[in-house]
Amino acid sequence: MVLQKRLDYGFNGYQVPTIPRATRSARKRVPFRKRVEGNRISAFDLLATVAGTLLLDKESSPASNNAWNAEDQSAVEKNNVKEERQDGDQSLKLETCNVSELVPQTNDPNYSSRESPSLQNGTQFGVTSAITTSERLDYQKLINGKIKNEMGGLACKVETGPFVSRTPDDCVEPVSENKVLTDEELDRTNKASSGEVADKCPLEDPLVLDGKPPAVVSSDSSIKAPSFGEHDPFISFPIQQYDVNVVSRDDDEKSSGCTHPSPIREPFRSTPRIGDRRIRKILASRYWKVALRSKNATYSNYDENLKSGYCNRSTYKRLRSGRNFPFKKRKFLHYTSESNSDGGTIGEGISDLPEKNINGKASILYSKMHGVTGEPSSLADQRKSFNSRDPHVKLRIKSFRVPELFIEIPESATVGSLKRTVKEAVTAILGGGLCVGVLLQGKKVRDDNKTLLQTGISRDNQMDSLGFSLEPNPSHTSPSLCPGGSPLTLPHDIPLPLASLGEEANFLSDNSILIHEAAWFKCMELVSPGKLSIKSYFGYCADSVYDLILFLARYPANPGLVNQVTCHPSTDPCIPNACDFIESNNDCTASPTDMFDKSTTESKALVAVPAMSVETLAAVPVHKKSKQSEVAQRRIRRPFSISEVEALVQAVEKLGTGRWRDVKLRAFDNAKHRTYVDLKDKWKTLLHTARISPQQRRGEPVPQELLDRVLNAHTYWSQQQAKQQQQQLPESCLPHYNSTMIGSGRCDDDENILG
DNA sequence: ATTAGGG
DNA sequence: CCCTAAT
Repeated sequence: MVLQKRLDYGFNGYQVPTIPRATRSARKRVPFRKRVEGNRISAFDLLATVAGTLLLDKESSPASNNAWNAEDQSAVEKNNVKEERQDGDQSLKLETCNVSELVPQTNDPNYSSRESPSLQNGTQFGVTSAITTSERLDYQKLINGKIKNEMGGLACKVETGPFVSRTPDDCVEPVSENKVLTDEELDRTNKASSGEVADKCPLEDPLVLDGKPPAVVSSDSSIKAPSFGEHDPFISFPIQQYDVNVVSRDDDEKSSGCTHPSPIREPFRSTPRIGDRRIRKILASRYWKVALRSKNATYSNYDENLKSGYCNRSTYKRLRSGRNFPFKKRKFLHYTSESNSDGGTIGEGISDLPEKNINGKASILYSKMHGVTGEPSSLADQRKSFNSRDPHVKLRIKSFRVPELFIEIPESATVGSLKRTVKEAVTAILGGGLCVGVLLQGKKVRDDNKTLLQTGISRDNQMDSLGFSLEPNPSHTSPSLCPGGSPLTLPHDIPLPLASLGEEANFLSDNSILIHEAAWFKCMELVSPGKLSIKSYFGYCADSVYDLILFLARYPANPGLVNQVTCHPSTDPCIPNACDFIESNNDCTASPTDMFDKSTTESKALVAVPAMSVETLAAVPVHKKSKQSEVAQRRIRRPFSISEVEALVQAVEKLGTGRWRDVKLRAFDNAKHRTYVDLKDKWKTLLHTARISPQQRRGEPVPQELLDRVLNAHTYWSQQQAKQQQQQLPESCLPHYNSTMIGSGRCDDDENILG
């Protein structure tokens, strides 16, 4: 993974934290008991948890990936199951909206399970292929977002398949293909998939978790904020992404060549919860690793799965030809931003197009592009003969990813009004808020005046590297790296311009970059589109700008993401992690689940932390500390520099001890990460350091001169304090006690202190 | 929100 | 640097 923990603890025996922590100022000051009791953790902690997960994701070797992942996944699954059962909450959550639901028709009898030994054998079958066989009914229900248990059964079956298991014996027995699952069986399989079995069965297929959208949605507790529903007349629908995908249902992730995971498209997915999404992303890398093993990358996953499931190619071919596709030959011209899938199609003729999805709606945008000069070309013809060219470039783009939306609608609103609202929102975005970007070989084609021929889009060898993206209208959103969400179009072999990070992107002294937690939130898609006002930082940094970009690009939940990653080089070399806070200008309406304390609205993070997501994600880190996860994480350690000590000593000399707020304001007002508690603690430490012998001191040595001043200041102000108390309590204090205290001080240094 | 102090 | 209690 991209990010690395920057600093470790090791300070006075403090435990080395796996994740950093927000600064005190940004943390919610809630009574401890209340915090523990609440079924939530702070957004920072949640983020930290996720961050830790990602780190683990990186640090885990491929061989060991499955190990921890299986455990975590099992925990996650378990939580999911538990949540779904215990949670009768029917709150609404509209997280994903498939603008065009693309469903393959599989009427071909060849797709029966009987002829699908690979499925029964549990061979490398993803959800898609499984569905296209015997699970058609379930599939349909899945699409329609209906029945949870069936979903669970499906998901379970896929999960526990040998696809992720070396030996089928390790896993729970596959659910019979055509059998209607009973509740008991579902329960059993759910358990198996979630816990007992999962430990033995590494789950590699990220799609697995997608297999429970409808039920999950309805029972999604992420929206189940305390204030939600009964008290809050509004329901917020975070429509976070629109997986509007390109042609057919191939969930093909592999052929982009990118080694980084990306959001998986799920054509049949309805509305998974946030947590699932996150998990899916985590698992995406595994999925890829599997997928990348496929030899022939020109086929889609679907085909891959089919192929791998059959012993010989003839069988595969038969099945392939039997697919219920209206065209016989397909040349995949366009690859979506997310994947290589058959986004555009160069067919043999327009007659092939457009095809329709099962809803009977044209699911594609068919556009013809004309070459202006020279000889336009058609890929199909080009392959036949370079001499006779069709002057048209035929593209077929089935779907686009649409940026995040957020909708708020009264609880009393009708479904119809909800539909209209969503439609309006989508229409508004598609109407004016977006523009289309063209990517060729991962690079944006910015010159709109170039012809396709000039650009090379019409060339045969460029067809498979052409991509489109929906981008926010520049007038609405500041330029960002990955506006439309095109993670896979980022070529990992092409250096990306640093300008992608904007003017504020700077290196730290060690050539690393700090990632602001707001960006983390965005990256994780865990942030609710509310107002972010985060004044703290995380001590994670990317190894390089490129890594950072890649990382961010993989999570294009928010077009403005990159802009929220502001990195400031520390002005003090001793404070390598110093960075400013960033305030999001996200102006969306906050979700009811935004529950951070707004007494002070300024320095609080208003981030929704869905209870379900919290619980789910909390189980992700290595140590399954479902309970302990509520414990906040430590901040990153930031040793005081000499100059800071100097400033502290000077301020205390002037103001005295016990006025840490004033000290803060006077000397550390600009250091957002230094709270007055920190200063107080540092003074305490300094005092202790000054009193012990130099041999006992550790860390960066503090000049003796400063330590002397610390002692003197402490003595002086102790005397002052005593004097004041003596004055305020003239009779109650014993005279000899105060005189003793005064006598212990070196009053002759007082003038120096104050001077 | 601050301060003080133990951990 | 964390946590809590007391202001």
